[in-house]
Amino acid sequence: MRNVTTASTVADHEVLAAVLQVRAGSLQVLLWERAREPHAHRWSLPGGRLGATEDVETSIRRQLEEKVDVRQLSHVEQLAVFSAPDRVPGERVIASAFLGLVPSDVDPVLPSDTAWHPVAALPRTAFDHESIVRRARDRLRAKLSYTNLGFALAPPTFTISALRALYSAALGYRVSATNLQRVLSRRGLLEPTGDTAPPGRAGGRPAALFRFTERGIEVTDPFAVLRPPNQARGGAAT
Amino acid sequence: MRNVTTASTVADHEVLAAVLQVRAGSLQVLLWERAREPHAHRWSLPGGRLGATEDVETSIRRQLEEKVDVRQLSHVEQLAVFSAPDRVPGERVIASAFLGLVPSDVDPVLPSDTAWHPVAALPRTAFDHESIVRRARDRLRAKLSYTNLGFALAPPTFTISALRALYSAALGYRVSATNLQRVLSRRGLLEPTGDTAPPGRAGGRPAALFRFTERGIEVTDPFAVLRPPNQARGGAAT
DNA sequence: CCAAAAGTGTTTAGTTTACACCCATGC
DNA sequence: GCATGGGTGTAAACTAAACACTTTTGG
Repeated sequence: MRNVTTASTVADHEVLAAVLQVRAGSLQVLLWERAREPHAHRWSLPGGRLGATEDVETSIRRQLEEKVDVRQLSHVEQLAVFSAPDRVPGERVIASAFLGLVPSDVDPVLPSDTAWHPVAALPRTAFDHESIVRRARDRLRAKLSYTNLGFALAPPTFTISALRALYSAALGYRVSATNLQRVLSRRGLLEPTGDTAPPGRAGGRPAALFRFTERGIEVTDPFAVLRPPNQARGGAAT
Repeated sequence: MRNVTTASTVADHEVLAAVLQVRAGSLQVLLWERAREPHAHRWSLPGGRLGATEDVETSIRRQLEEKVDVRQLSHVEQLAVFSAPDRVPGERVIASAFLGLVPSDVDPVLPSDTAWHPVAALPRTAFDHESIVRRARDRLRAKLSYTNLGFALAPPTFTISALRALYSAALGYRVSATNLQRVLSRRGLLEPTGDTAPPGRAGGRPAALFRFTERGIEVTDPFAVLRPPNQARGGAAT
């Protein structure tokens, strides 16, 4: 049964990342412009060939070092494998696609061929990279709702209205600052630093500064329904 | 830091599936016993080498035909890439792992080296296959809560108490038939067939038969929180 | 008539949205 | 004082869990 009739495939494997950040009020993705064929002058996701001694996550982190300091990457996770035989011209290349997130307060120095582009208005992209970007955006939107992933978009400390702007940009619709604060506070994700931010020129009450209590991703709303009986909100049973 | 052998890695690529089914009241996974080294006599996930002309999903469906008739597979989805350089001995092999589901009413004819095993009491497994099974189980549990994925575990028609048993086995804790029916009905996932199932020897009211209204997976509870304003439960904005 | 199983009614609890209102600051 | 933005109080809507009770069958 191990006798696969099709010739055993030995394929190149690349890793690609859709690195997302909220910049200038919109969700943007890091792309580089291809200089050479195929797909010259189209925009492409950063990444490259998988090395012989590394797994895919190690590889994408290594390769992103050229673009974004690894310490600036607040979150990295696998999205999916893209494996259509003709997804790139020439020799077959299978891609492991990742979502990467960068907090809104960092502004990495970029190579000259690299730039941020709004996810809602992508330039002409190479290969299947546009669908990878959409997948990354959708994954981010979903996880903002049921995990603490907001920490990966936000600076170390922030006001609620700044956080509201980040969530609004990522989700694509207005989020109420009032309710955002309550939902995140109820779940124990936010804590006040005790400091306040000075008001703008127009005045206004100084905003309290907050931080996320956890720095790593956690599922905060595990069972919307069908949760185990007689428990407030337990994790999955063994 | 750039000393990684970036000699473009050409690696074998395999596809593996954790095929799950509720059998005899427990969630079970389809495994085959390895006859040869490495890891002889350990139990392994079905799958094999990716073919040259197919993508990973086509490949896993093709390879599962040997074990389970494809028409009996009610759902297939990607889990993740497993790519640790030493995950299998010898030449490097990268694996794309899948979750497969089989309705509880089918009982495929299996090769002699293949058998179902309870996910909660796995035999000694080969390579990293145990962690793939756990990933599959966790994915199923999560999606039972916020999608209509129950359709993939259930026969074409079923009683509520039979459905309750399926959900209980998959989730690992008691689910109330009353609330299960209400949750699924409210979401419009269930419809009565009009028929009833005869009661057992001990009597009792005959149970009404139901079916799922949709046969493909759909997200039914897209935003637990942070949903768009002024909408009952809209999908994500563009 | 009683036991058994299925299904419904209703209460209770919890969560989130919406919105009115109060607070603190600059000018 | 008043405009401006920040933050809280509170009501309303919605959802689901828990549980008592009714329905329908076999013996």
